[in-house]
Amino acid sequence: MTQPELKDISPTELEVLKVLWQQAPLSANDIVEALNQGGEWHEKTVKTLINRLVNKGALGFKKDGRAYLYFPTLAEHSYQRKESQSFIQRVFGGKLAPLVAGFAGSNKLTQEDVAELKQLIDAWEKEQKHD
Amino acid sequence: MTQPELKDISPTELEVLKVLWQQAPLSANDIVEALNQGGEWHEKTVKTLINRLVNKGALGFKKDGRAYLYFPTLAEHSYQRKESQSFIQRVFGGKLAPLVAGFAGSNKLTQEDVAELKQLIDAWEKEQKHD
DNA sequence: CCAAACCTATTACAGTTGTAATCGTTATTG
DNA sequence: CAATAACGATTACAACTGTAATAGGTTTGG
Repeated sequence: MTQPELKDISPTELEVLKVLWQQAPLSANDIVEALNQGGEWHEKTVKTLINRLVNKGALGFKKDGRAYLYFPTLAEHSYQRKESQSFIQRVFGGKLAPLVAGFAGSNKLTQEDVAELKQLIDAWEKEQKHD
Repeated sequence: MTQPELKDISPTELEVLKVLWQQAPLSANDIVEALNQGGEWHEKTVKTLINRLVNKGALGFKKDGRAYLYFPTLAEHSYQRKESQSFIQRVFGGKLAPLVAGFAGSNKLTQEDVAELKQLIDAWEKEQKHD
């Protein structure tokens, strides 16, 4: 039995989700405020996005008096995994390495990135061995 | 002076571009045919996509009698670089490693991927040294 | 208690996208 | 030559997006 098959989340909707992935549950106003540390978003716009996310099943809420407290229905990691896979599929025909190569080639790889990658590879190789 | 600032390319439009990245220039019919090795696309639909890509500036064409021969105006690598960067920015706040970690964690990393990653890292480190 | 403030829900509206059909023009075929 | 087929261009149309404004109901400040 698979999940209710969440509809696609648009880029602006994602910004709302990101806020709630950092902290939840939050009221609509909390979300508006969080988003307004930085780029400006009109309050009405944010509320529309919240509403759409609820309709798409990406947010749930509990009543708190007259207002609602919203929370995500999916974990950030799940979202990231699914999006990564579909992105890599769409743009790179499913191959991961060319993406990393692109970063390397355009000087977007930092020392830190490389260190982390090495660590991931080590972990992966260890995993393979004792499996 | 930056480029004419190409509009966004939709997922279905991308399928058309991919065909032309493999071989160009091609007639509309060649493209239709290429796309119909596999998933089915209605001829009219494909022609619409081609037209939109031309309007977006992502395709150019030369006349060949009554028909046109189309070709991409941007290289696949450029497209991939730009999309990767915006994807990683949007979904991972700009950090590459977590994407790779996600692949590793969900058993999507193949032996081959890892071999390629190691090679990329080696190359990167060599590059750093003699710079 | 009544008006003002505040919630969420509903409505708006143009641009994009997926998916085609139709139009106008040129080429082709009988 | 006349009917038809084949092209690209234009038009269609609903769903999704970005960006809000309005409506309807409740709370609260005076």
